[in-house]
Amino acid sequence: MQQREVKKLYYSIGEVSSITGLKQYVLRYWETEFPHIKPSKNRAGNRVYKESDLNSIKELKNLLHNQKFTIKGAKQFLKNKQNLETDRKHNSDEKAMKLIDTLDIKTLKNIQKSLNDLLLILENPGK
Amino acid sequence: MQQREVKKLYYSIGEVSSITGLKQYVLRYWETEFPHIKPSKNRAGNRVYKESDLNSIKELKNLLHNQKFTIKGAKQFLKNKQNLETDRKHNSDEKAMKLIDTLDIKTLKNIQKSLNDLLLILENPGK
DNA sequence: GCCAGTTCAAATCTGGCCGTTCCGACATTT
DNA sequence: AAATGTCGGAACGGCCAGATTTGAACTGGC
Repeated sequence: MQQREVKKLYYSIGEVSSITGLKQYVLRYWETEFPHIKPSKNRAGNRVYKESDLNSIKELKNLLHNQKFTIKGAKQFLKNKQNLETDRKHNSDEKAMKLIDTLDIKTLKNIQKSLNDLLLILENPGK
Repeated sequence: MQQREVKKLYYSIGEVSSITGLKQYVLRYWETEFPHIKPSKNRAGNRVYKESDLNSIKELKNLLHNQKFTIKGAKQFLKNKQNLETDRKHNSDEKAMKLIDTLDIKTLKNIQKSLNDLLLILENPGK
């Protein structure tokens, strides 16, 4: 029964819209603001979203609608996140590596957890 | 020479304004949005800011102008921060204590450091 | 190969956030 | 009494982040 749900490989903008609850024009608008969200297009020019696109969109929705960053704030946040990731790949200084490893794996997990806790609270206002 | 600078005990709104670079009307406006910023008033009704008020304002300025939260986002963030702090005071579960201690001391220091690094970059665009 | 539904790009419109200005009044300092 | 700093409240404004509109092109099921 669970297995009947097959992970789709590709989604149309309408599907992404109903999955995420975001209007189609919002998806198109975010695309103009966040270059990293670039679904490919089929022959007809229609957007074709991969799973990874979907995840980027969900992350962005969280930043903008739950965390309530401005669009600029979300851009900063994502850029910083990306810097941390590429730093971790390329930085050969051991001490820094250790620090950033701590930050990335343990710290980010903790942050994520506490944010998720917060979101649970926020999403159930009357509880 | 350093010692000539005496930490003041109280500040007027004009002093807070020139220290923080925020206009007086912004300080008054934030006061209406963030109930935790409540300077006391002297007999004339003028605002009297303590060091702690100043720090709250600086933190808020960072959230709104550097991190680029919306005002709602900053409210959430501060509420969550406060919850974590009161949780830490009252929660007797050791495991949770340990987790939150890690989060608070080490993690927050790391976050703070990485944010400060980011701010340095952001505040020196051409470098 | 028809047609109802979906999607497209681009232009225009709108609501609300976040200040910003304006105002007359009062206190304190010179 | 003139100058400076502050007060609160209301009105104003720019801009951001969607939201709507338009008209054409395309799709997928029958």
